[in-house]
Formats: sequence, C-alpha cells, structure tokens
Amino acid sequence: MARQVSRSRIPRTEFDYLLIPDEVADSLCSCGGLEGLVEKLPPDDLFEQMQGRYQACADPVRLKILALLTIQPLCVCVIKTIVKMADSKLSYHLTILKKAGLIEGMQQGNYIIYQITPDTRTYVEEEFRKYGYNLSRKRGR
Amino acid sequence: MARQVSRSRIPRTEFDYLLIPDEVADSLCSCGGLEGLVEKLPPDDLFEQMQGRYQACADPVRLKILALLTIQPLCVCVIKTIVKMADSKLSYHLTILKKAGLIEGMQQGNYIIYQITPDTRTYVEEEFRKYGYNLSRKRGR
DNA sequence: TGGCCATTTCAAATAAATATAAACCATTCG
DNA sequence: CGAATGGTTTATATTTATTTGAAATGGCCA
Repeated sequence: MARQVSRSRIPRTEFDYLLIPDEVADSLCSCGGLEGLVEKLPPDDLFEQMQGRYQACADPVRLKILALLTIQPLCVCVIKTIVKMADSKLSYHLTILKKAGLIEGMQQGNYIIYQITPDTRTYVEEEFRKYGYNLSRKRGR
Repeated sequence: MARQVSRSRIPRTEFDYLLIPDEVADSLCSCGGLEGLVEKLPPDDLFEQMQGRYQACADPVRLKILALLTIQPLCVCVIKTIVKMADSKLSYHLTILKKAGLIEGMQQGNYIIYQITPDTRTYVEEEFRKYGYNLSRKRGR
C-alpha cells in the first residue's frame, strides 16, 4: 500500500506552512487552498443542528418507534406492547424523539397519541426506503 | 387538549387484551391489528444496522469531516488544520467514521489520505442539501 | 370523593462515549 | 542504521447517555 510521494508547502497562515503530498496539494489548490476549502463548508452551527437529529435516531428502539409511527399514530400503550419495554424507559425514548422534534403527542383523555411530525415522516420514509422498506404502502417489502 | 374518549378491546394474544382509544383501534384494525402493524415493520436487525450510521454521524466534528471529505480527499494533517484538534482525538473520530464504513483511508508514503466512500458521498451530499448546502458544486450555498 | 389507569418524573446505578497524555508503529531520509 | 515525521493505539479519567424502579401526576369514571 505504501508509495513514494512528493510534498508541497501550503500557506496556512502568513507565517505558517503545511507540508502535504502533491496529490492533495493539487486538488487543494484547484479549490482555492485551505481558505477556499473552508469557505465551502457549512457553518459550525449547522453541524450542531444536524447532530441533534442523528443523535435522536442513533438507537434501534427509537428507530423502531419512528417506523411504527410512520405507519400510523399510536398511543403509548400500543407502542409499549410492540417494543416490549418498561413504561419509564419507553417514556425516556419518547421524550428524546419529542425533544428532537421528530414526533409529537396529543392527549386524548387518559391516553396520549403520538404521531410523527409532518417533516419527519418524509425523512423517515426516505431513510427506510434506502434499505428497501416502504412504510407507507401496503406491502412493506 | 383533553377530550372524552371511548375505548376498544384489541386482541393482543389469544388471552390477553389491550384497552385503547377507538380512534387508534380503528386505524389499527384497518391495518391488520397489532399483528398487521408488526408485519409491516422492518426486522429488528435493520434498526441495529441503521443505528450504526446515525451514531457515527451524531457528532458535529464527524459531520464536519464528512463534509470536508465530500468536497475532496484529504490527508490527516490537513483535516487536523481545519478542525483544530489534537492528533489522537482526530484519529479517534476518523476511526469511528472508518468503522461505520463512511470513509476510507489509503496510505501514501508517510501520509494517509482519507476519502469518503462512494455510497456515503451521495448520502452526505443529500443530507447537506436538505439544509440548503451543496458540497459538490462551485458555490456551497 | 375515591380508585383506577396511562404516563411521566425522579434519583440512583450502570454503561457507553469522549478527552488526554504517553507509548507505539510505519515510512522516509540522511 | 537512527532520527524525524505522520499517524494510530492504549490506558485512564471524565463526561454523557441509558437503565431501573419507585413515587408522583393527571384524567376518567363510578
């Protein structure tokens, strides 16, 4: 895998240089150097914002709940029956999804019916479709 | 928000019943009851699989690295200059992205040049496009 | 009112992710 | 070879996320 390589000095700041392989230097130059590259990047707060959604989705149980609610709105007790989990634990995961704006609940008498938020529905459907699953149509694969 | 609600008994197993609001019961019945709903769900191991990718993306630094590498392949030292972070920490995050199959590195002499994997490129581009950023074209927003 | 049911909240215990420094490995070059 | 460079790994500490179980809340109905 190793290979002989030549290097270029890339201005990093006025007095500070970075030694990198020619190959990288070339494409770096053709995109405006380090500054040009950084300019192309979204601002840091976007990464923070995105991170929140990924974090909320980074759990198999929460993904299952998202899939469930994409199929149809459900009260907590039905979700509980399906995911087979203690009340408080389920509530914890629901809260995380709710805080991330992925689901919302409306109280109806003794029950709270959760549903996926409109934006999220499209997102979740697309995500599962990438893996070959269609949650909105009759035959889910 | 509260509202008067009536309830239906839904067969859960042969001997076990679940009391839920009519509203939920109706849509539940029209999709095959609990069993029908569960059948529509992807298998549990898909949730596990998906979780891995979300987990890897659930960090602003890693998202930034993904954005960077979507623009162009880079050696670690350039990434380091941009994300301003200690070697070992950066290496840690690179390893996570690598293990999740999102990026790959090839050694060239003393350097390791990382690039986004082909599948991931499309995925990452799409994700950022949702937020209005285009990483592949001349003007990133 | 009192009791029941669904759900949430709290606090304590555990597990997982991340940070930091130091040791390590591979490659190049003299 | 031996030193320098680029990068990774490991060990340990710290922070954050998750689990658990018990208690609290709030709606509903008799």
